Parts: sequence; structure tokens; C-alpha cells
Amino acid sequence: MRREKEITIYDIAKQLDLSAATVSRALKDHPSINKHTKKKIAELAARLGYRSNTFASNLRKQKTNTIGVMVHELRSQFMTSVLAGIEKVTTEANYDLIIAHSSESAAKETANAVNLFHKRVDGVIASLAFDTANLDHFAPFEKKGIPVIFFDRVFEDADGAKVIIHNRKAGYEATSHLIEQGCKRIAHITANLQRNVYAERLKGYQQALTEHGLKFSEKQVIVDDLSEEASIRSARKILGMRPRPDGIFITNDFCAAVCIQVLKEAGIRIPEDIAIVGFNNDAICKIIEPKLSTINYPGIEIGEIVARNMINHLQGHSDINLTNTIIIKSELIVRASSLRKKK
Amino acid sequence: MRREKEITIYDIAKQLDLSAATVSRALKDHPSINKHTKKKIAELAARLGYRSNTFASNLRKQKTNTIGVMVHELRSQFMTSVLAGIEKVTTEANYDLIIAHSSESAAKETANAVNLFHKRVDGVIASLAFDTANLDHFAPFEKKGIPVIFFDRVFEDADGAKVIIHNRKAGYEATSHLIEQGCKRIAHITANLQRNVYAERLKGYQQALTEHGLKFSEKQVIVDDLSEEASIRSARKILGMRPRPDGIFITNDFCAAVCIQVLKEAGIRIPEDIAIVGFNNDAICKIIEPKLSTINYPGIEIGEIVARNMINHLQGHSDINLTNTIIIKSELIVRASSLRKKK
DNA sequence: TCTGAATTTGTAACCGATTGCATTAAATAT
DNA sequence: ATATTTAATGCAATCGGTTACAAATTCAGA
Repeated sequence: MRREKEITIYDIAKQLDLSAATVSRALKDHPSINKHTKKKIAELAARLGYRSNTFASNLRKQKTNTIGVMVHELRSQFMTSVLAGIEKVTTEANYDLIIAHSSESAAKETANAVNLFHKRVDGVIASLAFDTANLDHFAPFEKKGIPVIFFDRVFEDADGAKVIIHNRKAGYEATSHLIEQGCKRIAHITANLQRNVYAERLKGYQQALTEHGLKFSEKQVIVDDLSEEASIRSARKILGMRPRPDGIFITNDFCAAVCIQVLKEAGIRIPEDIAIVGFNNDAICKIIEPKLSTINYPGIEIGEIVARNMINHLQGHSDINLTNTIIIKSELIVRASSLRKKK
Repeated sequence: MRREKEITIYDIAKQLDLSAATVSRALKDHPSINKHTKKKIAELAARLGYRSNTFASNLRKQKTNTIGVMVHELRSQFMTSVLAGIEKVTTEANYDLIIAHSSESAAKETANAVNLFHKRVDGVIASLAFDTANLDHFAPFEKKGIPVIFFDRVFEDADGAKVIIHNRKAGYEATSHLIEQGCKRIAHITANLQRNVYAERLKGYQQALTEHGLKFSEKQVIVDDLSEEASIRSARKILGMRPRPDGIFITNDFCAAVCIQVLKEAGIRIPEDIAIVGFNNDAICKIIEPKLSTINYPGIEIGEIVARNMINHLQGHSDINLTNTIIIKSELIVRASSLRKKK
């Protein structure tokens, strides 16, 4: 269990009777180094098991090649897809990732920001926590010129680059679909309306109702968090409504799945008595019975696009300060939970 | 967007007319520095927005304070729970995490190992990919004395520390439970038997059958991967078996959920015609209908224990080379999918 | 053969924190 | 007053790679 000595460019230089500078350049494929020399160096490096010391390099270059990712949770399919997309792009570009999650707490989000700042990430990709009220904790990054790109949960009116879907349109489509299926009293289950995603989906819901001549009532909107307990509470509220809704647009698939269960246990038929549309297109959609109609929220694409923009900015190919908002396509997927009419 | 100059200990030293050494020690709360001096330094550091340069520190200390985590996937609840557990412990101990996932490919796993090795992680926590056939790619870590701890998917016979559950016992309990519920022809759906988790669960299944006087037949064991498509294939095979099984022990909850769907669509009643037990205790267990009996595989605990052992080893409080295997408790959770008899 | 340009390599100063080994100052003992 | 501890601080080398600039070598052209 004795540790082998670590090989450095100096060891290689000495063995080949060259300078460390030449070795350093050769390993970086610097154009001014002779091909033959490069080859010799590369071979010896491989033979000795040389590994470059990132710290020495970072210290000198004043760059970390690391991107911080701040997310509000890690457990949904959507988020793991986003991370997969980000990882794919950043790995190719040879950047490291530090993933920090806030567990939906603004306080923890602030702590994470401080941490990433101290870790000197080159850039930050973030989706806000449930109760984040302002962007003050991102100010240090801005001060130092460290790029920040938001996705999913963002402040739409704030400056700064963001990658989102058209939540209002998605809400509009989900609701319109329910109306087309013959629903007359459509409820909406959602979460903290401070978060753009929920506020916008609500707007879309409202707009669809109004445009189709249905009345919007605040009583038909249930706001809670999206935990299992909250979902049960929400479903019970639906059951207690008089007249009872005949359609629900629920802003999250897991919540929708739990609601479906509670409603079914109460003897409600889905979609005949109540038609339901969820949001995200989680794997759960195809497991729950009936299968859940939903809005496809393409996590991988979002991750890839966010990451690509970050990398391009860091490498000077483009400037995110010129871009403000990138909107990704999303679309309604109709399954059994909302399908009343056969075409 | 002009970058502010970065503050170093030299800046602080100059302003207070001290040496950098004193500042360095003071910030580390070194005992030989005067309390009053420490306070002055801490205050000025805070006021100037000083942030320690990790690279300089790592370079000098020859440590990275980083632990590499190699997982075979990221999307299951089990794995995100494990990661949450690891993260909790490592964050407290002020270690960073690099998460690398193999997407179930041995080749990618090897590449990840090389990468982590070059990144000079202080330790590695790993769960093996689907088709990993040997541990050669971990040899460089061993050579350099870098600790590796395995969890979940391990080579049980290999040297090295590991944290696992008693898979055989779990398989035994799941199967025994089905037998107690009156099942006579119990099938088993599982995955690559090179992986200890599946091989051991199979052994437990066999043992339970034998001990209860039921015959074991290879025809009743279906081996495939655990994707959605494979799950559908497996369920169809079950449907084609004559005589048809009246109980199935499935080594994964998601796969079990898909099977239940296919079986139900074919008119099979669960649990009356076929009783089912899954594995992992995913959230999906409570969504699928009927709710899924399963083995609770406590991800968070496993993550915490693996990480705790790693940290203790790295800090010299204990030596993982003395420990070989740590076994975590797991238990059967009975739900509707296997419950035929009322107690 | 000589000169200027092109190619290749070397020198040495960083980057910022850490730490073994002094050194100095203050406190205590003789 | 002098010797001996004890406490507090400083000096300077070190970690390993990078890079501006200088130097050496080679080559083409006159």
C-alpha cells in the first residue's frame, strides 16, 4: 500500500534532457513544438503514467474548468434528464460539474451559491428553489463576471440568460384540450405562484377558460406544494367541491398520479367523471391507470441547450449577455386520463 | 462587467503589516496565533471578500478533498437516495463530490475511472455497471493507496470494502412470503446474474422454494435487462408459461410495475391470479394498482454509511482495509399486490 | 557565404497557500 | 540581573504547470 511517486513534467523533461516548458507545451499540442519531440514526450508520459496536476494548472491559469449546477431537487425524471443533458455537453467540452441542490429551500440555495462562489466555478446554471424571493445571492457572480444561466424556475422579468418552455402556452393547451373533451368545470392544482412556471401555467389556464367562454374562479385553483401529502389534500379538496369539477389540470405528474388514486378510491371514474392532464411526461404517466395525459417537458434538450450556451460563452464563441431568453418547444401528449371522445 | 481583483492572503498581510504565514495560520485557526490577531485578520478577510484559493491549497497539500462517485445510473429513486446520503455526509466533512455515471456500460465505467484518477480524487465510491467483468480499472487507485468502497453492485468475493444488503436473505423473504400467501408456482424476473445483487436474490429465491418443498426450475427464471421493453417481454413470457405462475418475485419495482400493467391488460387479476413482489421500495410502489409489495432497500442509509466510512478512513479515524463487508438491514414491505390472505 | 526569417527550445517569473525552521518578544524562574 | 521557557510571528522553500520573452538553431534566398 506504499504510494508511488507522482510523475511531473520535470521528471519527463529530465529523462529526455528537455525543459519543463517544452514538455508542458508538447502535452498541450502547442504548434511550435517539433512533431518528433511531441511524440517522444507523449510516449514517455504514457509509459510513466504521468497525470497532469489540475491544481497547478488551475492555479496558474486562474480558471477551474468547472461549472456549478444549482437545482431545487434531484429526484424527478425531469431534473435527472436535464442533468444528463448538461453532463453530456460539458463532458465533451472537458468541463467538470459541481451539482448543488437546495431541497427547495431558499436558505440552502443561498448557501450553495456561496459555496460555488468559493469553489470558483467558471459559470453557474440554476433553477430556483420553491421559496426563493430574489436573486441577491447571485450578485457576487455578476460582480466577478461569472456567467449565470437560469432554466425552468426563473424570474422571467429579471435580466440574465434563461432557458425555459412557454409555460403559458402549455397551460393554455392543456386546458383547451380538457375543454375540447367536453369539460365544463375545470380545476387547477398547482404550487407556489411566485415561481414563474406555476404562475404562467395558471395564466394559460385562465386564458383558455376565458377564450372558450368558461368562467374563471379562484375557488377552482388549489395551491399547495407538490408532495405526496399535499397531493392527497388537494384531491380531497376536489372531492369536496360543489359542483364537482369534471376536469383538472395538474401542474405535476407525480401529484396527478396521487390525485388519480385518491379520486379512484372515492369512486370517481377517470376520465368519464373527471378528466385529468398532468405536466412533465414522467415515466409514471405510463404506469398509472388510466395512463396520464401530460405536457412533454423535454429535460435532456433543455440541459443540452443550457450547457451549450454556457460553454460557448465561456469559450468566447458567443455572449449570453446578448441573449435573454431561449424558449424550448413543449407539447401536449394525450393519453387515456383525458380522452373522452374517440376520434 | 469588469472583474474585481481577487484578494489573497498577501493583500491581507500587507494591510495589517503581518506576514502571509501568519494570515494563513490565522485563517486556519492555528493555535499559535494570538487571538486578537486572528480576529483582526478574520474581520479584514470578511470585509475584503477574501476567498481562499483551493488550487493553491490543494497543490501544496497534495490533497483534493474530493471523492469520486461511480454509479451505473442516476434515474432511480434508490440511486438518488444513495447520492443524497453520500452528499449529506461528505458536505458536512467539507469534501467535494464528482459524480460519474456509466449508463450501465463497462467501457464507460473504465473511462470514468481513468478520469477520476486523473482528477486525483482522494477516494472512490462505486457501484458496478451491468456488464463489468472485472476490477482491473480500479487497480490504479489501489496502487496509489486511494481507497475504494463499493456498494450495491459489487464483487462479493473480491477484496476491498463494500456496503451491501443481504440480498439472498431478501430474496428468501420475498419468495417465502409468496409461498405463505399460497403461491405454488413462483416465477422470478431478474437481470444479469453476473451481478451479485441478482445472483444472490436468485439464490434466496431458490432456497425458499426448496425449503418449502417446491421445485425449482430454470424455466421459471427470466433474465433480461430491466428496461421498459424488457419488462414487457418478460411479462409476455409469463403469460405464455404453462402452467401459468401464480406468483412472481421481480427484482426491480419499475419492472414489476410494467409487468403488472401488461398482466392486467391480459385479464390477469393481481394478486388473486398472480401475486407479485418487487424490489427497492420506489415511489412507484404506491402509485401502481394494486400497490406493490417490495423489499425496502434503504438508499439514504447506504449512502450515509458508505460516505461515513470513506471520510473516517481519509481522516485516519479508521481503516477500511480492516473492514471488509458492511451489511445493511432491509425488510419486506407487504402491500396489496401480494396479499391474498387477510390476517 | 552571409543575412533575415522561421522554427524550436529554454529561462525564469509567476499563480497563492502551506509549513519546517528560525527569530523575536514577553513571561517566568533562578 | 541573568537564564530559561513560552508565545507569537516571520522567512523562505515548496507544490507543478504555464507563458512572456529570450536564445539558439535551421533554412531560404541573395
